[in-house]
Amino acid sequence: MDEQARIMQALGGVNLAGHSVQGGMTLPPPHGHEATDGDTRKQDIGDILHQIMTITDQSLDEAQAKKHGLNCHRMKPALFSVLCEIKEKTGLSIRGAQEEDPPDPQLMRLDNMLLAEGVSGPEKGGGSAAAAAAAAASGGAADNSIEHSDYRAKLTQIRQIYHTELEKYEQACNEFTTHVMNLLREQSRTRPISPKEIERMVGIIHRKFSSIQMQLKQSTCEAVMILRSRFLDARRKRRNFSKQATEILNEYFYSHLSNPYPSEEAKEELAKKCSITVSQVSNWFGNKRIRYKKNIGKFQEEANLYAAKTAVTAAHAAAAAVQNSQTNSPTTPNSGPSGSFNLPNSGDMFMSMQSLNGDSYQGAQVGANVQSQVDTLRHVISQTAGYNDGLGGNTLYSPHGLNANGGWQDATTPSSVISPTEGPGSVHSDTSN
DNA sequence: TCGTATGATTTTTC
DNA sequence: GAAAAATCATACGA
Repeated sequence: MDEQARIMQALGGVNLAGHSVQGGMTLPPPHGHEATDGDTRKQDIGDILHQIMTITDQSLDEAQAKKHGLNCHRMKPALFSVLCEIKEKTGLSIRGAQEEDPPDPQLMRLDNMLLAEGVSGPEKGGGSAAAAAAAAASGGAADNSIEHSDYRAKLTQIRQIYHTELEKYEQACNEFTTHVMNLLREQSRTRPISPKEIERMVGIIHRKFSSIQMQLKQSTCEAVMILRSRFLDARRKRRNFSKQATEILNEYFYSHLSNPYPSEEAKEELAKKCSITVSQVSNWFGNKRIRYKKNIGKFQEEANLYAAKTAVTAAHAAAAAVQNSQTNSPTTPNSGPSGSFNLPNSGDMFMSMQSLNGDSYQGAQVGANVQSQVDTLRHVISQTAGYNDGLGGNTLYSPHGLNANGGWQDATTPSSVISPTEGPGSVHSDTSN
């Protein structure tokens, strides 16, 4: 017996011996002859299986004829269901090993990133969150609004492209799946196809498409990264601080020239006032100290200017304080809440002026300091007049804050540059150095 | 276009 | 770890 016969025997438990196979196209014997029903059925199955196994050896015409014969065979539905069952069982065993693979960590990373960047997920918020990060990183508020809107616009563009492509892929995936399912359904009329097999096929298609989707996500992530690096790389997109911010910082620097090391709280306060970050404040002071030290002469004019400004403000405040002390109780007049940092050029700021270090301008000090402030003012005004007349070389300021080694020390600071909030001997809380 | 100013980063120092 | 010093990269004005 040949291999085919043995297989058929094994499958159907049918002994084909003695059964005639005529010309490759053997129609089943007429029903209900001398053999019992069971025997006939066995023979039928054997016939069908034999035909199936030999169908590939025949020509197309022969095969077509055989196929027709098989389709018309009365045992076909029964055999069909058996084959379906066999397929299902083998399919299940194959699938058991393949399915339920854990989610791809790379895909998860990409998904998380796209969500964080505001590309996937809800339309609102994501992009603005990233833009806010950009704002903080590049340090400007209003100054960078153009860049941020640009950033947002580009991010929106990326988002749109991503979603369009994603939609296309999904559509293609669905179309292809439908097509394959239709094909399989079509084929299921001629060959046994179980629903699970269709399901498996759909799974394969989806996996293929999700790998394409992953590529799309990867490309999108790359695009977002490039965009971010372009917009957030502060070095590339360096923006000068606003004039007001620079003034505030300079004001503090020159009024604390004896020790220009703002405390953390002071930095925070300055950062808030200047609409920049604390680290930007630190950078600014670091740069300022080093550049000032390197070229004191160059900064002298600037120092004078700020000293004059400070003194004028101080005088205003002092005058107001005097008036206040006369009209009010002798206790601390108008001592504002601790920690507030008033702009030196903001009107009557001195009424509640405090140093950024938290040294509040106590009412008790007012009387003692008023005269010196007024003197300072007189001095500054006279000096500034000379400066304004273009008579350079005035010695309103000299760099007493630096020691012989080039380091900052609590040296006696010229009256013109002493912070109005403190006397010459005052001690800062930010004497970190 | 070029020199200077300036904010940020990196390296060194303490 | 913070500040100093060096350096980079960009903005800006003449």
